[in-house]
Order: sequence, then structure tokens, then C-alpha cells
Amino acid sequence: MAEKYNHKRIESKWQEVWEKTKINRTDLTSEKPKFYNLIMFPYPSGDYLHLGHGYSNSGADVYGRYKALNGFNIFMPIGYDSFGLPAENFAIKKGIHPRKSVSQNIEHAQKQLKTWGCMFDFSREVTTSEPNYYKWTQWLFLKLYEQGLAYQKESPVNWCPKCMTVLANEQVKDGFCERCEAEVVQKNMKQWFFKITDYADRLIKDLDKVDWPESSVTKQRNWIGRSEGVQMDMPVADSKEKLSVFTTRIDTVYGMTYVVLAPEHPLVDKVTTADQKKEVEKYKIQAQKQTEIERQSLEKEKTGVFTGSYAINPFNGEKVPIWIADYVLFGYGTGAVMAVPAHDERDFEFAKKYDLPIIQSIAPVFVDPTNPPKDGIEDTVRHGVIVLVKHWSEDKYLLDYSPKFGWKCLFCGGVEDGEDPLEAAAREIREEAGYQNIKEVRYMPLHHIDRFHAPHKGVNRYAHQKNIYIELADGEYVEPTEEEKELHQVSWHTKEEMLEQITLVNHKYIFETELMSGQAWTGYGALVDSAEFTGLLSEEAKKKMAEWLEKKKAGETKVNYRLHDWSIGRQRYWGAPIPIIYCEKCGVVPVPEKDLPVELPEKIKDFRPKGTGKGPLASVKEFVETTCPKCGGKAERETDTMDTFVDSSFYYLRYPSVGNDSEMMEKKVIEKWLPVDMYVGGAEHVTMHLLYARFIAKALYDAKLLKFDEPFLKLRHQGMILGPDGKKMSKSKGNVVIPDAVIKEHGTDIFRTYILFMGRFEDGGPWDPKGIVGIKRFLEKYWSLANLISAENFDLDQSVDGSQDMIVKKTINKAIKKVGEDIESFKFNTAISSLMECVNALNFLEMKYKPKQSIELWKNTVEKLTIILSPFAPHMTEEIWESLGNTESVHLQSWPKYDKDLIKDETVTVAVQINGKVREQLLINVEAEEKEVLELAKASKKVQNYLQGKEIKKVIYIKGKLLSLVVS
RNA sequence: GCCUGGGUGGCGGAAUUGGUAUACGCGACGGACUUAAAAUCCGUUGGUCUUACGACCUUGGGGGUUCGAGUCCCCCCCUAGGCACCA
Repeated sequence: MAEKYNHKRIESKWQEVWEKTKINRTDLTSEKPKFYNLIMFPYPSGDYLHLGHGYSNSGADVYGRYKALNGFNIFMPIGYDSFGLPAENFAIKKGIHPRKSVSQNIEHAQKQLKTWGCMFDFSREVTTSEPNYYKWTQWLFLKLYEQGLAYQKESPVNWCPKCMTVLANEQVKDGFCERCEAEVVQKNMKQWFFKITDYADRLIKDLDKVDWPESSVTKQRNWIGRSEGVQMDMPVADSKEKLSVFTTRIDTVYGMTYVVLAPEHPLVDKVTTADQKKEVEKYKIQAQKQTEIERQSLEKEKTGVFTGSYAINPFNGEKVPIWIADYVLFGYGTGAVMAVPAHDERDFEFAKKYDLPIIQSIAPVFVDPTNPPKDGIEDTVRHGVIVLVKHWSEDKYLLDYSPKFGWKCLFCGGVEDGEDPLEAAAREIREEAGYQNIKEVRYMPLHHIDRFHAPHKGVNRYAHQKNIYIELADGEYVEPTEEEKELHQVSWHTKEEMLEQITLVNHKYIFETELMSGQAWTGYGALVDSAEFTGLLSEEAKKKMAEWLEKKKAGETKVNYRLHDWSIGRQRYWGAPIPIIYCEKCGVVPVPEKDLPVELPEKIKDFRPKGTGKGPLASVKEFVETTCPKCGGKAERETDTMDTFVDSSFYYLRYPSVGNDSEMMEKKVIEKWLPVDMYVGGAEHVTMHLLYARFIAKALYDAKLLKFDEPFLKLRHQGMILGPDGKKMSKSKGNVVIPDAVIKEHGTDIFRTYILFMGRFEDGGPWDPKGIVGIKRFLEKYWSLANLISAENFDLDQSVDGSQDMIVKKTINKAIKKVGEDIESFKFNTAISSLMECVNALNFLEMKYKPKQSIELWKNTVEKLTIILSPFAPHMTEEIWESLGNTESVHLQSWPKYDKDLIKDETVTVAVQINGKVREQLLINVEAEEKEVLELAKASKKVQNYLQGKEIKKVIYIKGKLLSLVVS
């Protein structure tokens, strides 16, 4: 009996061998086709690398090994994202210099990584906090500066009072600091920015070029938040000022009843009248004091103040009041909006509160789905009323049942030319419903348009419907004519009953809006009361109205983005200093390339943040004081450091040129090796790192430094591994599982195979330590089977004839195909289950038939099995490979080719369905035709039972799958 | 509120273009080996009814299309993630 599998001995044995043979060092100059297999580099903030790292690394490594077996030259580098807040905070907590804690943490992470058996090329590590790396971070800054993409401006920024630094929008989660969870406040500061907004359109458009998870593409698109609209100028009445508003719904402009400026808007002071000054000032101060969360809280009731001035709607020349309100954001669009309460929920809420007029300018259009307008027939325009009638004493409403048309609805009817709709409605109720005394008649907040085909008249109707509310005074009733009674049968119902019974969608809608006492209609529709634009549909009106504005030079079409420029300055110590010098004479002067890196002073008394708005570097005299590179005069250095995301935005570009200190990217190498072929990492980086990295690639492309503008062609995310309790792992919950403990007990081959077997790679899920035994059994089964074959240790007494050889061949060929396809599409779990099936089948055959005579076939089969298993269990398979008598590593072999003919089965079971139910299974030849199968089925007793006395109406045969019979 | 994914046995999860739902693994039960246990191996394992043959039901719920629906269409519920006063 072969030796039991000992992971400790075997895994460390091969890790040593591989280190010696340098098997994972990539020859970047090789002629073989390249494959850049990248994982997101870890952040060594002090904790162990966790299960999540183990998960993504395992997936990426299996994929990389599979690609290598398929003839690619794999480059799988690794590094450490070691600058930034968490690393610095960790050092502060420990009371040591971050340089020291970072190097300890890296050493630790490295140790972990080396036991994980991944094919990392450790010879090309990057560490972002080393001067030989951040020299290039600063170089990158200079390149962006040269292109005008790095600039300084005074602007409101996110300030984290706990980290005492500015944060990018991307680092603020629901108003809290992403790192320390302190509440973020707005501060006005002079800051360095990268102009990512210049690339907004390309960042959206080029998503078409990449193979990324659809959800991540959408996430980036939403984050960038492109919206097309128009910017419209509005003169301020009795003043020379004019204001500009941005809207995506210019089609609603005739419904504008006021204008709102953000409280910070510079025009506020200019338009505020003397009597309103006090109120406005008070409001401004109150708005400023609020934190971002308070201000953006949706529960908060809207507030605002009238400025005393009016703006003129260029479309109709009407004056509308100018208000200020904090529901308008200064940072988006023009910081001013036209308010159309009838068609915008926020404006509606505001208008209700401050009693501002609500004017409808868009009418919803309902197309009757059961009777839509027919093509090629002109619309006939009609005016009509739809009437909601309320009972005189109860909370009930009148339902009209029309036996002739079969629908249940509200009362409705036509309005003759010149007739008042309210009167028409009242008349109709008296004559058709019979109720005589009306207490109240009024219009409902919105009217609408119905479109349908009127079959009895042969015309398409385009009906302007006024929606009218009638409340009866009492129950006085005069019997309608017989004729009317045939058309209308009325009954009283509660709200709920009405909503249930009404069969016409438009009537139902009216009923709902009335019950909700009006709402803004935010959908598209047809324009009403909009002068020359009346009748147009929203889409078309938008175009025409924008053209109209452009002609009048009162506005233009405009695109706005949710995305803001990337604020990159941090008032912290542990980062790459921004390479800028301020000279009294020459102003802002970039540090010349030859002077890079601007080294972060290592000896510093206190590297903790001060909270003064200036970073700790400001107090290091030797650092700050310098000479101007232009004029040689006295000058001072910028003391902010760069956001960590700048470090990580280009690390993948640096890997192939590690060791070259004179160039960031070696031209030849970069042209050969980039872009990245496969990138594996967490989905939480989609709106930060991945967006920034794409932007930087595009900027470098424009600077002619790169020949591609999309850095990551393929992207796959690993799901999140949760604690055994199904909750997110965290120290405070005490449910953290450290991969090293698992690896120590079971070995990394078992660990990585298990974690990939648990479920779909993108899904993740709870870590369940119980299931690991299944993988252990599987791999040990493989181990003993392979050992048996390699030892040629067979029971020679058994008589064998090799008749099972074909089954052995088929088994392995099927596995080769399935496992390969599954790894290619990141379906590791099903790849592993196919391997299990294969091992189980071979094991069964081996035990049953003792492959004495077919030893060559068996050996060959086990070799193939070993190769296709090697991406998952690299150590164990290497050991087996050696014991099979091979001298070259299993990882340098080729993925076996499968034989197409051996994949197919000659006989298959087909299901026989009778009226949709499976009643019989037939063993047939794969090539059998419908006729044969039908004959076979008819011969079956079971089938005969179901066919007795019945006739076969229809036969459907799906080759090799099923036969479906319809009988009656 | 809007945009994405999900919802399948006791559990993790499979299922090509609509074509035998529950692969593979865990767990559970029964058996073999053992003085015994562990390990290993073999068998059973969606539910209800039935002595049995078998019948019926079953992929979050309700409707539909189809010879046939986990898969397609409509409505609803739950859940994870993202965005959210973005005009």
C-alpha cells in the first residue's frame, strides 16, 4: 500500500524545489505568447492576509496555471500597496514608525504568500512606499501636470476630522469616512486635483471594449452619472444679472413656477432684495453649518427662502420667483434649477410647503392596450371628461359598468365644442347616472390624453381628457332613460373595491392620483399649454426646445456628470510627497524629473496628523525649505502627500520594469506585455481603484506613453467569504478565519481546492469548515489511485481482458474537455466536481477490473488526470508526476488534447414524454432516427398503457434527449 | 425611489439554445471491516400517498406562452450589493 498523503512534507519539498529552479520567474523576453495574469495587490495594513486573499489568489492561480499549460508565458507579479492611511494608522496605534511596521507586515504577508503555492514571480515585487517606487508616483504626477490634468483649486472638499485629511468623493460612504467611519464635513480648501472629468465620456464609452462583469460596467457607468440636458439662461427681472439653470426636462419648461439657487451660489447676494436680506443670510448660515449627511438626508423636510427677486422664463416671458434652498446642490450642474412642481417630486414637495403654484405642462398619454390605435389611420382629436363621483354620505365612489363594451370604469364622456367640461361632467351625471344634486365639481390636479382605436367608428382617437371630481349633495335620483340604462349600470364601491374592479388602466391611475391628492407626474407625455410646442411628445419637444433656445442664444444642450474631479492631496505623512515647489518669484514650479524622488523625510519628530489643514511635513523645516529649480531663489515645498489610489493606479505598469531605475516603463517590455490579460480582485474597487486606473491609462495614452487606453481587458471578481456564521468576518464579531490555520492542518492544495469548490467564484459565501473533508477524501483517493498505477502493483491473479479500456478512455477524455472549459470560464466549482466524477469512475474501474493488461493505458490516463488536476493541487500532482517517472515539472507540460470521438456516447437514454410527463426511459443508439425511437417507444409496455384507446396527435423528437408524444 | 445580481433538498450548490430538475460535495440513515472507535469501503437519501406496482406534488408566490418552463413573458413577495434631493 502506498504511503499516505503527507501535505507537510510534500508541499514544503516542492516549494523549495520551485524556488531553486525559479520555475515561476517569468522570462519577459520569451517568444511564447504572453499572458499577464494580475491580482489586486494586497494592502499590508497589519492584519494577516485573510481568506478573501486566499480565495482570489487561488482562483487567479488556477487560471494562470491552466493558461500556462495551454502554451502561454504567464506573468503573475505581486506587490504591496503600503502607503496610506490604514498603514499609518496602524503604525500610530503601535507607536512605531510606519516604515518599520510596513516592513514587518510585508515580511509577514510574504511568508504567507509563499506557503500558498501560487505562481507569483517574487523577483518583481513592488512596494509602493519605497523611494524606488514612489519616484514614479511623482513622475506620474508631473506627466499629468504637464498635460494640465493636475491642478489646484479652492473648493469645498470632504474633510475627515478623525483622519484629519481631505478625502476623495469615492472615499466617502454615506457621509462617513470609508476608513475610520467618522462623519465627514465640508471644508473650503485649496487642493490638488486630477481632472478625471475630462475623461468622463471616454470612461463610459470605452467600457464597450472590455470583458468585465456586466454589473461592474453598470456600476462605473452610474458612478460617472452622465446626463444630457440643456443649460438655459434666465434674465433676472429689473437687473442686469442673469442666471443659468441646468435641466434634463426642458420639455416641462412651461410648468416652471419658480427657480431655486443653492445657498452657496454667488448670485444669491446679488439678487437678494433688501427686505429679504436678513432671512436669506440666516438661511445661508444654517445651511453651511450642516454636515453633508444632514443636508442630504431624505427624511428632512425641504426648506428654503425667497430672495425677493424674479427671473424671466425665456419661453413665455413670465416672471417666476427666485428662491434659495439646500435641496439644490452647488456642486452639480450650475447650482441652480428651474422648478416644475407638476413634474418633479422634489419641486412638488417644496411647492406644496411654500404654497407655490403647480402648473401642468405634460399630459400623460395612455394607450389602450386592448384596443391600440391602428397604423395608417389619422388621429381624430376629441375632448372628453372622466368623472370621479363621490357618494353624498359614505366614502364610496361610483362605478360604471358597460355591458355593451364589457368594461368597468369611471364615468366618461365627450365634450362638445364650446362646452365647459365641468358643466358637461355635471350634465352627464344627472342624465346618465341619474343623480341630481351636486355639491362640488372641480378639476383634479392632472389631466391626460387617451389614445385608442374606436372600432365602431373606425377611427383612432386622441382624446384630451379632463379629470373631474364630483361630490354629490344627496341621493336624489331620477331614473335615466331605458337607452341610458342599457349603456350604464352603476354601483357604489369603496376605494379598495374600485381599484380592484376597474378594468381600464387610465381610469385606475386617475383614481389613484385623486386618492393620493395629487402627485408630480414625472413621466414623459404630450405637452399641453406650451404655446407652439403643445401636442409634441416629450422626446421630440426636448430637441425642438433646445434648438429654439440655441437660436435665441439663451441656452445650449449640455452634458453633466455626477463624477467630480479626483482630489488627491492628503494632509498626512505616510504618502508620496507631491513634487511641487512654491517660489515667491516663479509661482508654482514642478520639481524637475531629474530631482525625483522627492524623498519623504524619514526622521520626523511627530508624523501624526495635526488637523490644522496642513500635513505633518509642514513642520519639517529641512523638507519645506528649498530652492526654486527655475530661479534658484528661496522656495517652499508642497507639504501634502498623494492619495494611495495614485500609487495603485499604475503599479501594474511598473511590474514588468522593476529593477530599472531610469525608466518607469521599458518601452519594449511594456509594448509586449500590456495591457493586462486577466485581472482578478474584489468588486469593492470598481468605483475607486479601477476607475482611477482606467483614467490614468487614458491620460498616459494621450501623452503618447502608452499604446493602449484600456488597462484591464478581462476582469473577474471573487465573491466575499463570510464567517461560518454567515456574517461578514470581523474581529469584533470573533468570526475571522485565518487561512494559514487551515493550510497548516490540511495543506494548501486542499485549502485552495476546497475554497474554490464551495460555490460560484463570483458569489463567495460562508466558510464552512465541515465540508473540507470531502475535498480531502477526493484528493486522497486520487493520491492512492495514482500511487497504485505508478507502482504497477497489480494483482496478477485476476483475469482481465481489457474490455473496459474504452470506458477508461471516455472517462478521462470527458474530464479533459469539461475541466478545461470550466476553468476558462472561471467555473472552478464545476471543474472540481468533474474531476471528482472522473476520479470516482477510474477508482471504480480500477478496483473492479484490475488493469493488468492495459497498464500503458492506465499510466497514460493517470498522467493526463494529473495534468488537469495540477492547477488545483500543484504540489500533490507534482509529487505524483515525479513518481510516474517524469523528470520535468508537471507545470511545464501541455494541457492534454481530448479525442472528440471519445466524448460521445454510442448509447444514450432518452426520456419518453406523454402529454408532457416522463413515462419511460429508453436505451437507444445516439444516431437513432425518430422513426426507430418511436417504434421502440410503442413497443414498451409502459408506453402502451398510456396509449391504450388513444390516438397520437403529435410526435416531437429531440435527438438523443427525448421523445414527446401528444395523445388524446 | 432607481439600477444590478440572487431565491432550487437538512446544508454548500449543479442544470448548454426551453428538452429526463436536484450533478458533485457535506450531513443523515443502513451495512462491511474492527474487541471497539476513528479512518476506509458499499448502499439509501426532495416531498406526500401506497403492502406493493405505482400515482401525485415540487425550483420564493400568482398568472401566461409551449408538446414541454428552474430557464421565456406579465404581476407580486423576499434578499444581497450599488446609487440616491444629481434637476
